[in-house]
Amino acid sequence: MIKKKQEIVLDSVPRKTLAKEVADRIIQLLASGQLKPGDKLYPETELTKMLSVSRPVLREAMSSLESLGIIHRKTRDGTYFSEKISSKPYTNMLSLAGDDLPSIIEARMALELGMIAMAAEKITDQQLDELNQTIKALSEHPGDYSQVDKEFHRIIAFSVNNYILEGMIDSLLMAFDRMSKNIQFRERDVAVEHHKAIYEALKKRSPSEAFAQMYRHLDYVRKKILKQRKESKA
Amino acid sequence: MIKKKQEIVLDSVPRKTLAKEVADRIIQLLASGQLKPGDKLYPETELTKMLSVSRPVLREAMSSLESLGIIHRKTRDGTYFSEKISSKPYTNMLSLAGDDLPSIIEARMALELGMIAMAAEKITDQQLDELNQTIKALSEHPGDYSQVDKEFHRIIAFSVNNYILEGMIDSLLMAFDRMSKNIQFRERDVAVEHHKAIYEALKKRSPSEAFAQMYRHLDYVRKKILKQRKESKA
DNA sequence: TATTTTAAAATTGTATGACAAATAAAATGA
DNA sequence: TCATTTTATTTGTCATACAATTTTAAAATA
Repeated sequence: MIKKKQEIVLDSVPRKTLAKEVADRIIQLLASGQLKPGDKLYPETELTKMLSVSRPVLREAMSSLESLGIIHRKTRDGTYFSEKISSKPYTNMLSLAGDDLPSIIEARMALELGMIAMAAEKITDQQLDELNQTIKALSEHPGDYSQVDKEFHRIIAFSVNNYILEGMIDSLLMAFDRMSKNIQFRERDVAVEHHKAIYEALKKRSPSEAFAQMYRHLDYVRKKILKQRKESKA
Repeated sequence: MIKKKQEIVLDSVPRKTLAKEVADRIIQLLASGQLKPGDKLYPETELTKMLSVSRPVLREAMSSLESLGIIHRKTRDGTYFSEKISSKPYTNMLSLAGDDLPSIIEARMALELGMIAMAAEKITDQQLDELNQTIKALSEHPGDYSQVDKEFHRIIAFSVNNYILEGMIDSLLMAFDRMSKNIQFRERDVAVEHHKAIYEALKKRSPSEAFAQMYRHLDYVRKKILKQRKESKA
């Protein structure tokens, strides 16, 4: 653990490029409250004067901040601070994970398991209704039900109403979709039963029970996918 | 939910700057396996020729990738792909959260609750020993025990051995430390008891029990912090 | 030949200047 | 006053140059 911290320090101390410095300053504008989310920044030419740096350096910093989702730039209009944390950086990072499906499944599972505990505390009656509707749609609609399935999980995730977690789960669900879209699910009855049990636990507002039911569900899904993947590889 | 997807599409489609395009290409080098983590990239002058872009544009892309932790640059040496996903981008993103301690606590709680379920499946005997040592240290050492407490949580988090989750929890724990360092904990006995219960559940390799014990612990911590914060604000 | 010294090349970091394109604002003409 | 034209603004992009330092190559010397 301590080593890990050292690594970070040793990596960040010697590298104090101007661009990095500028990025920090601009973040400071936000952190110090001088500018607020959604505000328009000063144009590049002014910022270069204010910070005494060249425009390429400033633009390197801006580019970094944009890739982190902290700002977004509109051509021939200006630069704005983002309203909320986006899932963009997480998505970019996950591209590094490449085809590591097991790690993505595990991360998704962990995140959903934690979030459902929070959801059990906070979910609204209306969101419970929406959940119930997806279950009905799941049992009644014919053909591919993957969209309805995703909706179920998204409703739960967003019922937590935490933008930090939203950014994390959003990127993971997208990566999961992308990588598992060719995997077939054909056990509608199992899915319906699992979703119903999760729904009932949420209705009771019981974190532990909701966790248990979600664990049962995701553990089942996980094993199924990894098994199918193994078979298709062999 | 559907709206959310629209937003992302509408935001990313019109903006296809060269720098962004270049960044994607370089990520592709990694994703396609042409280059591996730790490999040295081609020098900037060569990349500009290969991609037919100017150096400032290339450097904007590089700057983005570096802030995402995908590459790191060494002055007068070269640019290298990172060995592993770092928590850097998450940390920068959390600066947007500002002083929103409740959201950070909630996110940390969710993540730890999910991760301990995974930890119960995967933790090694040696890591269990390490956990036990922190409990001993916690009960015996005098004075401030916050460092030992953090170590306990970190061992569990890293026992999951999932680099995606590591990046997420690392940034959250750092943000949490930063914001709660002036909050005093003075209930050592409670902490020891909670940690022991968590340890025992992990030893049994029981995800549900580990979850339950961690929930009890973090729920206690959360309420305590938020209460203290409320009082100090009043 | 071996060693030391010197020079050259390589590489990232930074600055300057310029132009394109499109929108918004200002000026001009009827 | 209204419509048209011009100008200014602002991001996106390119080309070039120089600084600083490390590595490499060459050359000179013992």
